[in-house]
Amino acid sequence: MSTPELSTPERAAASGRRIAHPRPEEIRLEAVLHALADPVRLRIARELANGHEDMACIAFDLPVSKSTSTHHFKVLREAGVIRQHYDGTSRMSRLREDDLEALFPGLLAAVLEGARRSAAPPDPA
Amino acid sequence: MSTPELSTPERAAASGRRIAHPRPEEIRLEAVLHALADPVRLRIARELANGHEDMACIAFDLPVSKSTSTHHFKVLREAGVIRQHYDGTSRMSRLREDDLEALFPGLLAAVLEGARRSAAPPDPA
DNA sequence: ATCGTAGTACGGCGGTTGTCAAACTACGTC
DNA sequence: GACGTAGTTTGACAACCGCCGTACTACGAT
Repeated sequence: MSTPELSTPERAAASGRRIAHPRPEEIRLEAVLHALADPVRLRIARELANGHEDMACIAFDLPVSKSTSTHHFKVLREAGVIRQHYDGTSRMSRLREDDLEALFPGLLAAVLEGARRSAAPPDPA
Repeated sequence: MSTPELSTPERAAASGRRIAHPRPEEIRLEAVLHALADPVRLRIARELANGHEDMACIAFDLPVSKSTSTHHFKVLREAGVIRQHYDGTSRMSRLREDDLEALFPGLLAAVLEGARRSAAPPDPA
């Protein structure tokens, strides 16, 4: 095995690929709203909220190309909506729920709930 | 006579200038977020929330030209964020708080509170 | 070392956005 | 009716956005 007892996220984080995130005080409300105003990005946020802790980009099955996908994740990250870190060749994403809650209480929850309602078509029995 | 004893707001509303608004079920979350993602429009929403019931466009003292101002009000109205009606030559605007609350509970409040915090300078003792 | 995988970076394309000035319209008043 | 006021409309322009394909990089496995 090329991976000894070091298989924690720190290994990947320590190697070549560092990812820049805005500090909480750098997160601007307009940027967050703009990031979430796009259907694809809103969908990403929704899946991150619904789903598991961390998700690789590939797990999303988005209706856009690979490079467009990268672009959307970048917008979300630079707006401060998500946090990303590498795990092997996969870039894992997670919502920055705590940071956003501290800055804009209730905002993320309201957006996600609103998205759930809008997107939820007929939910019959 | 084209204008009899009718001098109530209904007269203005009934005369030549009709304004189209989206019905509640036509209001889309992405459009609302996009509308509020612009600094000028967010400021308009903030002043409408802070302020009086209805406000004329001219009461805002925005850092843009007249026609740009018209444009921003139009975006807000078409997104379903504000409702407008004529009163004489003034176009009065009001937040559609109830409609938005019904569609996206807590969203408008969270955005406005977030905007208040962001814009609020240091809050010293 | 080579190859496959996951994702980034670059460059381009077309549509949208924010901005303005200028011309126009509707209303109230003199 | 003439004038001022409040706002709209049109047309233009630069900037930005979302989208793509291609070329590239980093990591893991064979």
